[in-house]
Parts: sequence; structure tokens; C-alpha cells
Amino acid sequence: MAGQPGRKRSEAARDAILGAALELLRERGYGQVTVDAIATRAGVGKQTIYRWWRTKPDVVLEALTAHAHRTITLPDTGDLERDLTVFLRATFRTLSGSESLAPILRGLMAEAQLDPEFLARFRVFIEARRALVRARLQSARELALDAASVDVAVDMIFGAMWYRMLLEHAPTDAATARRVAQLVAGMAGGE
Amino acid sequence: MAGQPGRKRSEAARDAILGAALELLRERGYGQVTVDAIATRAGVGKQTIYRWWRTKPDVVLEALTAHAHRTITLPDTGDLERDLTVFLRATFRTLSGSESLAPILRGLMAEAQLDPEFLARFRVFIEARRALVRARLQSARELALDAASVDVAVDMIFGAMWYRMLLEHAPTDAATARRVAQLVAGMAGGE
DNA sequence: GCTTGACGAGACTAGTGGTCTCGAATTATA
DNA sequence: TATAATTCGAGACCACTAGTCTCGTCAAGC
Repeated sequence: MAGQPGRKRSEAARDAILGAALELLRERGYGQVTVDAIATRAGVGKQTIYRWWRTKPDVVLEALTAHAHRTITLPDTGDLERDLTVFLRATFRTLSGSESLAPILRGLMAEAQLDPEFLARFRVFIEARRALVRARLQSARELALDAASVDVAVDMIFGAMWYRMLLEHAPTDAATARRVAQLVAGMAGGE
Repeated sequence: MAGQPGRKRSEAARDAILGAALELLRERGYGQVTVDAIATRAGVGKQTIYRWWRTKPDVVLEALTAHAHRTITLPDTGDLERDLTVFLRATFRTLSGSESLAPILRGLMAEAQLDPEFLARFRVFIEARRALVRARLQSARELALDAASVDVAVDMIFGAMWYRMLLEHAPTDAATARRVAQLVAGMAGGE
């Protein structure tokens, strides 16, 4: 593998871009952040952004994942309701307060609706979270569901979260986390 | 109430605008529909659109509600699972096929994320559907849930629908409708 | 017939995502 | 040391579109 000639990619520029994006996202909210502003704040040419990312939401998605890299874990103590409560509380916590990721996630979901190609990439991000919960529901002795029903249950869990996040008609707080876990654990019999 | 002087609002123009919007929405999808195109197709000046609607998504929202004005009903036979299945099947049916409303709903949800003022108006549309299901869950003898848990259950139902609609990772078909109804009916005991 | 306000048409503004170009800086290879 | 490849920051530039403004015309009440 012969080394390529030419200047190498600047890691400093990459970090500056992702950092500036995150800062601006927090300061102004997704809709008010422009690529020009990111470039200026990062002290970078706009072309440097478009050389490494296809579109604006792709930059934001990477800024998000680079920041929230520590994955939230889903414990398996054998008590589904408890495990789910822990997981959902931790997840919902990232959606509130001044460090909330909700505005970013909402912006990305909006872009995914307007750009089918980005949706495919965004789905990869989403899928990781779904797989985590799906595995826990499949192994739950409390539930006796076929694979398709497990999938539906997973979507009811994340669906409720997204639905509340997108419409902002009700909170995604600790109490909600407990109730979702309770209702899921109660599904298909048992109490 | 003295009649106002001046030319009256043209109902023909209103209908032409909403009709053209719906046509274009079907033909091109939300993201590809411009206000100019709606005006041209409707044979109307752009100002006539902006005189009666604040923004593009407001036009689309009214085109949607004017078209899907017949509300889907939620029966109450005493059998929650059955009633929910009926309701969800009917609802999901509007989201598939060539007449699918999904692209329109997705576009509006995207706009709602980028424009907080429109979100408030969009939420009114959403709220009507939530209220229908909430009432049915509250009256369900199969369930014994406090008000907050009912709200969560409602959001799990519609959340699953929206989540699948927005991410397109799984269908919203009759089988899904049945499974959602099954899982909800199973919540908090019972089988 | 006069005033008011809506009408179709279209010019216009403002903002933004994304592309293109340029001279300078880096890096591998010869 | 030279050369070719490739990145960098900077900024001009293009394309598109939501929304505003203007204008001459048309309809309705007084």
C-alpha cells in the first residue's frame, strides 16, 4: 500500500468543523444553522466541509455521533420493566436540559423527510438503538412474542419517544420512562 | 353586521389552489412542490395564495384536511382489541397505495420541526386523532390505567405509526394494525 | 359611479445549499 | 531538489424558492 502523495486531511479542521457545528446547533437550533456559519466559526473554507461531507445534515449527524459516542446500555437483570426503565430514563435524560439533543435529532428527522438519500444514512443511526431494545425484548421471559410483534413493540417504545419529541405535546421525562416500561412489561399478559 | 365592500373571496380560486396542491403533492412529493407551481397549476396569482394562507405548509395542511375530511371513527363494541384493530386498519389504509397520505404527512411533520409556529397549528390536526384514541382507552374496561399512562399508551400507538412512516424501515399494514391492537389490549394484564 | 378589496400576473428581495476557482501549503516520489 | 498530487482557506458564484410588492383589472356595497 503505497502512501498517496498530496497534503493529508487536516484533523484539526475536522474537529473544528464538528465542534463549531455543535456550538451553533446549541446556540441557534438546527433550522438557524447555516453551512456558511459553520465554516466561518470553524475558520475553514466551505469547500473543506463539502469535500468530506455530502450535505449539511451529514455534518450534523457526525457532530452528534462524535459527541454522543458513549452508547447508552440496556442492562439485562431478568426484570424487563426495571431494565427498560433504566434505559429509557438514561435515554430521555439526553433529551432535556440545556444540553438536550432533541433539537438536533428533530432537525435531522426533518431533513430525512425531505431528502430520501439522507434518510437511508439516518436510519443506520436509528437502527443501532432499535437493535438494542429488540434484543432485550426477545430475551424477555415476561413476553412471549413472535419476531414481528417484538418489532412492533420496539417501534411503540421509540415511537412514543419520537412522537413526543417531535410534537412537544407531552414531556419525555423520568415518569414517562417508567410508564412506558410498565406498559411494555404488561404487554401480552403478566402484571 | 354590515356587508363589507369590495370584491369577495373567490371560492373557485380557493378550490383550485387546494386541488392543485393535492395534485402536485401526489405527482412530485412534498419536497418538490413549490408555491409557484401551485399558483401556476391553479391559474392563480401567488399573492392570492399568500393572502389566505401564511406559509406553504399551511396550504398543504388545509389541502390535506379538506380532502380527508371524513374522520375515521373508532367504534366502541366493548372489545378494545377489536375496536383498535378496526381503527388502525382504516388509518393505515390511508397511508398506503397510490393515494397514500404518508408523503404529505411526512412533509408537514418536517416543516413543523423547522417552524415552531407551524408546529402549533399542526398539533391541532394531530390532537384530534389523539383525543379519539384517548377516549376509547379511558373507557376500556380491559385497561385500568391512570390518565398519564393512558396518554403514554396513546403516544405509543400513534408513535409507532409515525415512527414507521417517517423512517420507512417497516410497513404500516393490516398485520401491524392487528399487532399494535393486540399489544395495547394486553397492556397491564389480560390476554 | 365611487370606494374598497380581491383578482391574475409577474418583477423583485432575501436567504441558503452547494459548486467552482484560485493561490498557498503539504506530502510522497523521483 | 524538483514534481505531481491533493488539501487548505477564502470567496465568488449559481440555482432555487419562500415570501413581498406593485400594477392594472374586476366585482361588490353604498
